[in-house]
Amino acid sequence: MEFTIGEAAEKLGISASAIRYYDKEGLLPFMDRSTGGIRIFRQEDFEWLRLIECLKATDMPIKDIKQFINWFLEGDSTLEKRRDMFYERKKAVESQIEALQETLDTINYKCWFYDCAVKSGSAEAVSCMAKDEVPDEIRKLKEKINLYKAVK
Amino acid sequence: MEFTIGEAAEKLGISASAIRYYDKEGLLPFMDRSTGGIRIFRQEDFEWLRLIECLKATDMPIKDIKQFINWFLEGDSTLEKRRDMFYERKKAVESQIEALQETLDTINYKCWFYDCAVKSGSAEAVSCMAKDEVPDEIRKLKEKINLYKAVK
DNA sequence: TATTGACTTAAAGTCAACTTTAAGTGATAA
DNA sequence: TTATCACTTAAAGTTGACTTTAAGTCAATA
Repeated sequence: MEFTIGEAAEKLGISASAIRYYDKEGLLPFMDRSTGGIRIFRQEDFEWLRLIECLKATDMPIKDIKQFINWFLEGDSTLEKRRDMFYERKKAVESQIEALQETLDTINYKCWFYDCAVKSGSAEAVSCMAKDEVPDEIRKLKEKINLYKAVK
Repeated sequence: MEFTIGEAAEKLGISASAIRYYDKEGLLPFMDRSTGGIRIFRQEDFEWLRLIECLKATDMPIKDIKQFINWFLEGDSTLEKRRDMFYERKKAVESQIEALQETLDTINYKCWFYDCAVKSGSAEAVSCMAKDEVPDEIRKLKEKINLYKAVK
């Protein structure tokens, strides 16, 4: 099956102009064109675009993705570089997930706080709440947050 | 304890210019100043900055954080708005974590792929690998990836 | 054959979140 | 007292990743 840029964009949920931008930046050196100069998208192109989206999701800048494409074009002599790159990406994503989980601790505490505040109609009342009124779960969360973010 | 902007910046791992920018954008309406006009950072200011960093980590733009600050300044009449905001942030962070976990599936597949490729000295060899040579774990990962990202 | 609609390009514009610069102030150490 | 240093401001500059615009091409339909 062959697709135009508009169809490819819709299928992938990317804008056509973004795909053109990736192409311009050298991220799609495989793109075929029709005799009229129109880009033709085949299964393999979708795979490349999905990989680009994946690398972007790891917070990788376009120029680093291009570096990876260049290594690919160089062939098997760059296999180790590409392997190392993916292991680095793995570590990066794992860090991002960890950071988000810590963020979630703070957000969860705030959800509890505002639940209480809405119930009592006052934020002050929650701030002044007696310790034994705070559920264990929330007390732990609060300690955890302070551990993460203690100002030394 | 009182701190200058430089000390606060160092403690929080933010740049002083970033803190000044937040202040300019109205994110720090509580800041005290010395008679000479120098910002004085106390424990409470650190808490606010940490909350700003937390909200930024959820991908919240500065102008939305300012909206939250404005609600805070309005007092208890906005408790529900603030509660709803934190529940939205919770959902947002949970989505981000989910997306990163899917990203990690692709990255993990690629790590396996390049491990094999480096071992055999050829990417082609891995692409052409017989199905029964691919570990179950990796086969599942591959299916999962295709499920997530199927091009309809 | 003429119109329509999606494609093409190069170049300029946009956006958020800072960062940098330039010019100046205030407190402390030599 | 003079130099140094960290602070202050407003305003301009930077960055990355697009998006928009303007001018044009191509293929299919009326």
